Amino acid sequence: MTALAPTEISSPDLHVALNAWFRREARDLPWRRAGFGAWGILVSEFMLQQTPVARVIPRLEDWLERWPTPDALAAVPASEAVRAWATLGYPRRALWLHAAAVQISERHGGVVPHDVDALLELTGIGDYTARAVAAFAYGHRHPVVDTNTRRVIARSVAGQGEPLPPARTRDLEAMEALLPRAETEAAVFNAATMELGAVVCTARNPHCDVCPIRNSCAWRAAGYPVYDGPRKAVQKKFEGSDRQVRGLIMAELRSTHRPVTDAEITGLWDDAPQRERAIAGLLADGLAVAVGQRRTSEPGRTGESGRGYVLPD
DNA sequence: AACCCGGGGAC
DNA sequence: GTCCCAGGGTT
Repeated sequence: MTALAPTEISSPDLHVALNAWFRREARDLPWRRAGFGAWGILVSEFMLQQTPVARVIPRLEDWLERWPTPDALAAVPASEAVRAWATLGYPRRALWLHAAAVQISERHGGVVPHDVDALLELTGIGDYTARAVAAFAYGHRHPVVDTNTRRVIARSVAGQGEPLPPARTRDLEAMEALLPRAETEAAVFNAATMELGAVVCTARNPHCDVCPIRNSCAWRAAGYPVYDGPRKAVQKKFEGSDRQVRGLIMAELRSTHRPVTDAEITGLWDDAPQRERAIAGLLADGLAVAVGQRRTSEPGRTGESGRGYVLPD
């Protein structure tokens, strides 16, 4: 056997300083409380996919009070999940979380799986969320890589101001190389790296003066070189976008239990082709269901309360 | 790999 | 106005 694994050569005990800092200064977030539970952590991870912590916390607490277990959520229609999701954004996540609850209820006896592969089988759970649940809910040793992790590694290890575009295998291997052996320390290190990226090693205006690992930071050692790699595409403007139209229609669907009519949707947005794209997209995603249509008349629904669109059952 | 998908807040 | 946010699914 070789005397030293590459990880021990390239990054001597980054986790020691980072974990000590985390244990001392980590934010007191709901999902970090002792005994929060795997279901709560899974729900938090769904909500945290592209929605900031501060906006998630109140929705999460309401959600878990109402549906304290996967079985509880699985027992209600998806429409209730979509309403409770409110304006967290990307409402497909509410649909996927509901679907995951049904799958957990049916396939796993109502217990959130421990296994990364089993977690990956659940709707709406990808590489990040599967490992986050396995590590944070069950303490298993897996590399957990989110946008913060990638930025912290890019700077502290690679010496670059920003990470390259996400690349699953490379990113997981980079984190694996830094991960301490012991399960508990590994789970803390995953959380600590994310925490550092969230509060110190931020995308804009990082607080390097208070960074717990600045003495071993490759970016600092290199003199904080400006990033010169490929730039992220400029994101499309939200104002006037198809996404805004979808959002307006979803808000209308959430606001009532009766079908939203075409006339009402027309009143939400002037551009007809955009309205039609939005409706078609919502139908394709399963976020809206057409009811009372003449051609596809369902005996149970036709004539019930008019034509239009409702949230899915 | 590129694109789509909300909404809000910091700068 | 621009950028960012504990990403994932589809093509």
